[in-house]
Amino acid sequence: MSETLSAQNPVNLRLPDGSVRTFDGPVTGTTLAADIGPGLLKAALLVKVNGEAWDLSRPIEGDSDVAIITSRDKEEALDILRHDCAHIMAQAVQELFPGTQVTIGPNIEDGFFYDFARAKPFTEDDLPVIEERMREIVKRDLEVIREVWDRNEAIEHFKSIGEIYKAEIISDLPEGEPITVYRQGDWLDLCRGPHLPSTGKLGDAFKLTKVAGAYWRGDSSNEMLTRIYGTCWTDKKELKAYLHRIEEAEKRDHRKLGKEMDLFHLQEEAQGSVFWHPAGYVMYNELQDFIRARVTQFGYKEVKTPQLLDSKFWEQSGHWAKFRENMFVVPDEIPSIEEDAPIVTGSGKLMALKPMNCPAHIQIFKQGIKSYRDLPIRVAEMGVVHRNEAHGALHGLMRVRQMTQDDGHVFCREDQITEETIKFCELLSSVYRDLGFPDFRVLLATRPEKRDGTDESWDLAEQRLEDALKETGLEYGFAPGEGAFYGPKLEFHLKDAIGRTWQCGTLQLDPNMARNLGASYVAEDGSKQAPVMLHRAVLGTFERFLGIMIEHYAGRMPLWLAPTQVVVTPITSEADDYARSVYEKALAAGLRAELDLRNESIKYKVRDHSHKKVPAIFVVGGREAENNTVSIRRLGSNQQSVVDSPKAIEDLVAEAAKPDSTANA
RNA sequence: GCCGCCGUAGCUCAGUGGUAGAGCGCACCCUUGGUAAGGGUGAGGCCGGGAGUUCAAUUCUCCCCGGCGGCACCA
Repeated sequence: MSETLSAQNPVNLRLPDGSVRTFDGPVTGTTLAADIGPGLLKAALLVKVNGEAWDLSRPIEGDSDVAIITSRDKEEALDILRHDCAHIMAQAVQELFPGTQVTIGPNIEDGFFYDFARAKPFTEDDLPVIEERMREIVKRDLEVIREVWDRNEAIEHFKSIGEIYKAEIISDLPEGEPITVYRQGDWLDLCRGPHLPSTGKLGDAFKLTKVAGAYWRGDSSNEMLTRIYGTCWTDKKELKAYLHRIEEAEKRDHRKLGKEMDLFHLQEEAQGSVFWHPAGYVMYNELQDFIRARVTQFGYKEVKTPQLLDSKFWEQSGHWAKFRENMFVVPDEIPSIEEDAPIVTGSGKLMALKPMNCPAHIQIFKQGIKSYRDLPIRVAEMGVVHRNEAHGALHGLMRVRQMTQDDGHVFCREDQITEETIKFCELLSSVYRDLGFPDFRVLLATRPEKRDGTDESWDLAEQRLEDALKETGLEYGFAPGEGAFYGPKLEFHLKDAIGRTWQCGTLQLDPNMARNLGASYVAEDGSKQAPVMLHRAVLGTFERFLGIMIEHYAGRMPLWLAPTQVVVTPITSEADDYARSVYEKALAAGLRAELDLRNESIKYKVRDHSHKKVPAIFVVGGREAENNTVSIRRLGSNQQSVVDSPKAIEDLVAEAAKPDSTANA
């Protein structure tokens, strides 16, 4: 199967165990594997040559460090299996649906996708058919052959067979880059590789999962392609485990739990705005109390500002020009009720529901004269903002149109930026730690293409933020070009139960807005200076953060956040009075307690409250009444423990304290 | 906003060109049961909205609205 090569200089290949094998001339990975042993030859998927993944059929021409990769080398194996799976899917699609063009098909976490151009998009119903054809192609065990093509010939070839997207991709590759094409049977695709030696090596641990629309090159002004997602593993057991994982993740979807636990609902008459139910609002308020205390501790003063503001503020802030389509605009006028008299009263001005709090905070800053000695001034607000989001973007609590930010603005001097950024990172880290998210990702979002300010000012701003990040010791990455038009930002990302990441916390450095809205302070030399603003939020919004927390804890909230902390319930009605007395003591101790006197079996009541995710159930019967004890059943355990009732309450009260890692830090 | 799918009882879902069904939940009755469903009876639906085809539409077609999965956008 590998090429026969004429003997030239000897080639020495060093294996991972340090041993060296010498060949007369260039040698392929296949030959090397065969030389080592038939078992390895059978298991071999690709070869790593000096750390680079190569096809087994590609001749190794000089002395190298090599390693034969098999399915036991998970990471490398999954990479190549998934990529081959995408290719085999593309072949299946083109066999079944002639005229469909291929575009790109990369690996993603847990699988792969391939984008196709086809007049009639695929539907879920097509997936089993495509999958069946894929299995057939695997069975054909087609040899996969790597070919290096001339760039122009490649472009011509793909154009001639109607693959305009592929031709476009090649045209965009830098000159001089080798154009490699992989052929399996009579199907071929442009690809960097490497690939499996034959389709049969793929195995059967794959599944097509969903179809979706996706824009060509991720640009919404381009045409929409049809994307098929799949997952692929080294064996069936892993595939099954993955599918099970997805199923489990879906069970903790906050929209599902929100319904089951009676936390909130959404309805179309207030699309994208949350109706918080009593249970959900307990969580909301507890979280708000928590962040309010923490923010105060870090030197912020809380304010409350108007919802409706004159459009002139938004013009000055730049939002009118850049954010207008996302704003709810409200004319200040009252149309007449009478049909034939369209008289309008009011100022006729345009108002807008605030999509951000910054201009309002600047108004507070502007009251009175500020000295450089007053800075930094840290303003916080549980700011209710409205944004008219694209309808397709709305998603439970994660993406809404009315949201409450734990917003804040730091007005400071330029020389205070780094210090204030460090302080914010400390605040945010303490909050995330206390809320159960010690691991989060920080990205430094740098200058976008369209931006205000000079390159020098951006150099400085980005440097200040990066200096701060270095100082904090947080690990960070970059999001090139993702900064706001006015300045760079830090993005803090959390991952949800099904692997999607959400940006929550943010810090945005803004040297301009305060000036644009006429804010200034008196500097040491008596001159008027505009303060720098740091727009920042720790949780981001209460809506999204609670959505993430519900999923993170699968509804089993820590005691301090649980809507109902304990249910007291008797086994028979004979213990009703005792149950009531325990319940009243729990209430008096400050616990969110409920009393369940329903005439139902204890089994039923335990099941019911467990479903509702109540963290603790105090079951009481004759024995408990006699000894002044309770039988405690904690959520997630099928064990009970009998404890003196005052102690049981005391323990829960202690456990229900808000977390505070800053207290003894 | 774009592509695809979906919309039947409070919830989860069957189903049919002749105006509907299950389980859970709910109400009432029986049951007093030691830790994830004790039993019975009953109420509850303009089958998302509008138009069209048809003798007849919840069912077929079109439009709208909403939900879901992605894309784009974003906290």
